Amino acid sequence: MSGEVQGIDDEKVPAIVVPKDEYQWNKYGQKLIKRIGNKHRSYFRCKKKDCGAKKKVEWAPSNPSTVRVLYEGNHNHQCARIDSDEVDEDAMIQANQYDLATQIFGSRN
DNA sequence: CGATTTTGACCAGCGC
DNA sequence: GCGCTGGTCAAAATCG
Repeated sequence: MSGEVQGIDDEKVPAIVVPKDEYQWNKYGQKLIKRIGNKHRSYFRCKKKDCGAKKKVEWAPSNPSTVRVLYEGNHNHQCARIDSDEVDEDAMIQANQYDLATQIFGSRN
């Protein structure tokens, strides 16, 4: 997990703020998407082998300060619910918002 | 040591 | 036909 602080300085949001959810993901790629304002999209995959669930994190095209999380596929294992100490209430709430945005934005622009 | 993360390159599909 | 983008994989490096 790289002890690298993902740019948590003031509020410049240099890197994408990945919210914590009930599942664990491993980043397998990062690409710069020009469609969202020359920002970079983060690709996450479920850590489980039997799990084909995938997650993509990108900035909202209209909300450069908001992160949109797209969930693809479904999990074959139970939710690896992280300890409450690991999950931030804010992150969880945000994750929920992202999920909602995903459905709304699901129709693309 | 094991685990995880990061970057680059390659490929494919599509548009004009 | 060419260019461009998006998506995934591999390897390497680093952390606890």
